[in-house]
Amino acid sequence: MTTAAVDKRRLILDAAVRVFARQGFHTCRVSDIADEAGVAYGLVYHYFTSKDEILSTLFLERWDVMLAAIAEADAAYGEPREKLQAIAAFIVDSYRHDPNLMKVIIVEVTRAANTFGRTHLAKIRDAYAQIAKIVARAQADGVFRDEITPEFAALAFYGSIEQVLSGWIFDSRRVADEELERSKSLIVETICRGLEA
Amino acid sequence: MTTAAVDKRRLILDAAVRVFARQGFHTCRVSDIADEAGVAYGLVYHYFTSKDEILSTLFLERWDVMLAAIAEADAAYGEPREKLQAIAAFIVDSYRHDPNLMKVIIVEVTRAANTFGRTHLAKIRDAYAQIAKIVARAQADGVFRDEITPEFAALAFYGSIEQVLSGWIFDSRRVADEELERSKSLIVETICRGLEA
Amino acid sequence: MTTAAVDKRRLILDAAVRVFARQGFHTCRVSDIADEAGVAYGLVYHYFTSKDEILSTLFLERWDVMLAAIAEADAAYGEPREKLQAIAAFIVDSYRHDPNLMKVIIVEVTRAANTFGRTHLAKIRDAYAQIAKIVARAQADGVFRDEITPEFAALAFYGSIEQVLSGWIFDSRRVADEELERSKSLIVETICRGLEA
Amino acid sequence: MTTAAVDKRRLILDAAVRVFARQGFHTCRVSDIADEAGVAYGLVYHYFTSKDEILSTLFLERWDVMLAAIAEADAAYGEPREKLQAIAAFIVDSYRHDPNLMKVIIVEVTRAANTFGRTHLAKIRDAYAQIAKIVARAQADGVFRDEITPEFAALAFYGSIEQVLSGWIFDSRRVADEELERSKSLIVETICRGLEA
DNA sequence: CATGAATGAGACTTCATTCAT
DNA sequence: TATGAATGAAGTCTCATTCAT
Repeated sequence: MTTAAVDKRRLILDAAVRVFARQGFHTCRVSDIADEAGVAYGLVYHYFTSKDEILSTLFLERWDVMLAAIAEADAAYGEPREKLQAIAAFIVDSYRHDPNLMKVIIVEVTRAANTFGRTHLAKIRDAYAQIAKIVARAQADGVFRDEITPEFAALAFYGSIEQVLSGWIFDSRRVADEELERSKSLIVETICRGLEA
Repeated sequence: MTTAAVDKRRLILDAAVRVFARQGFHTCRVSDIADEAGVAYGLVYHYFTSKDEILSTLFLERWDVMLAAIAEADAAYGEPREKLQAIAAFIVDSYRHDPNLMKVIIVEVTRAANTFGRTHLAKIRDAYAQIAKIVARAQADGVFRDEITPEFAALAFYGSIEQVLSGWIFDSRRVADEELERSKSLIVETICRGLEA
Repeated sequence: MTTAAVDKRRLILDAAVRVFARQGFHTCRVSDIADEAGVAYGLVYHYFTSKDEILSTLFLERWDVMLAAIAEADAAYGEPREKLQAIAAFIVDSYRHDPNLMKVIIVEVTRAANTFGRTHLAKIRDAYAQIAKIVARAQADGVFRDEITPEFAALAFYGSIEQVLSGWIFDSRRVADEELERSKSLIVETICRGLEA
Repeated sequence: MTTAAVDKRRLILDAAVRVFARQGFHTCRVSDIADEAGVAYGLVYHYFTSKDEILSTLFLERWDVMLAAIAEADAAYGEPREKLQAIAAFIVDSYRHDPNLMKVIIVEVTRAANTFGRTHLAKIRDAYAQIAKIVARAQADGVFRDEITPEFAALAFYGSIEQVLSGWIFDSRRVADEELERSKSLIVETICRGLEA
């Protein structure tokens, strides 16, 4: 496969993001994805074994990037607040860069979590665990107070961000860049202050 | 219809909660609900016009209770922190009382609000708006600081709770009562402290 | 059953005529008939064993009146043209009196003729046979010419009338009384003249 | 698609004619059509959007041929009687060629035009109108007498033919070719003579 | 790789009919 | 008689998936 040639597989995945975001995973047909990608119906099945696998691939691709971003944030900064700030920024930027993809991840993957294999749930927990580890270390260093368990803090932190994103996702109006930018610090302002000793 | 007589409509609704929670809305069949309720297939359609309407009814029933609880929490307490504490307690108790129902509402409705009618989105926003109003008043009273917008605070607050619930929902183990109880204050501890002046 | 009491059976039959005419036999529900009659759902099944039986009853009732009318026309008049004129007049008057009923008989019974028992087909043929007999006698008397078989003449005669009625039935506008009246003689004018020696 | 390849769409259409004729439109199932055609169930929906559309297609296909035949009859002959003779011949030959198709058109569409879309009614009226125009011209030329309106004559003419066909359709015995042949002139004999000056 | 016709299981929904009251 | 809740068979239509080309 040359780089010059259009990567049909990528084409299909990107189309799927738009279609899933627009119509929802269960409501769309495989043919909708093929149409959106401008490829033949059957080609989807050349690259993916099922409709589920497309959503799964999308999630796995993105979540791995996310895990890496969390790890990097942890490594790159010294202060817990900076680490969390970097994570929040990464998620908000992810939304800015591809709102559809984030919508699919938040809306469709959660719903599918029941049906999907345990792999996805484990991946998701990985992220929480990494964040919890950051909190735990901050507590050990005396920067964060002990009352709140790290696991709980991680959920609260991630939940706040996701809900703010959900607000944007279900908002009909386009969210201004400044609002996105401001949100990064607001989240950390709210949560970290609550966590700090 | 006497109260002694079995309310089949209620029977179906309750069965639907269990089935939706177990299999997911899209993955279950109407016949699964009928079987779970122990009634004939057609009876489901005697009481509801569609599978969608069942989910819709479930959500509306519960969300109205929630809106009332928020209003009551606002009225019953003076301190913002107490108000929010009461709201968090109500949501956690809702989960304790009927985890399946909360799972359905969170997984199938709240996060999938786009697929549903505009009515539901509006109802959901109502809740956020009420919480935001509590925050706004607290800010006006100088109890909460101004940096964080009330709307943002509401999303963060509700998001934290929902995520914690999601954690329990997707956890295979049964969550201990003490953990549920402790969570009520942890949420408020985390968020309110972040909000307080 | 006193005469003062409302005859529910009749109520249902009359309602069925309106409903069949409006929605079609296959498209309407038994409950539509009950609603139109203002009686309970189950009562329909107290008086009739099935939806089919209602249509069947309607047809049989009406067709017996028709057969009697043909017989009477045959007996009452001497000239073949007068006999046929009387028959045409009866059918047109039937339409004038209850267009819905005629619509049901023409539209729905024909369609159902396949499924319905042979009884109905036989009844219908009875009418043709009676008309054919009138023609045959006219031919024997030298009033009508022999080239056209009586059976054929009967079909052509009845077919003309039915088609004219169909024209009215599918016409959105209400047909004026004069047009109905004039048609009686036009039919006979057209057909009898073609038959006369 | 080469002509050598089997046209599945045609296969389905032809099977539908047989099934509709045998069981009636409302009484048959789509699976009956698929079975009769020897294709998979879903293929029916690959080519048609609904069961209705199949009947609709059948009617439209055939009725357009009919309209063309009427136009051609009008153009090809000079005498009104010849024109009408040609039309009657065409319809009778249509029956001879495919009795099932004519049965479907007469029983399921022509007499049930109200259930169908306005398109069909308009098409049907087109035919009547064309015949009426032939009559009108004959009247203007003094060949037909004025007493009978052209519209009425058209209905009577077409109705006679249709009823004769109906007679064959609901006759269990196979109609002999000579009878079909003889009918062509009998119809015209009967109707035209009634119309002629 | 690419196409899209072909397959068929399975879903939702309808509604005639029954039955307990 | 009268009611309408309850039953469940059956139908239409959808659509993920396969496969021949």
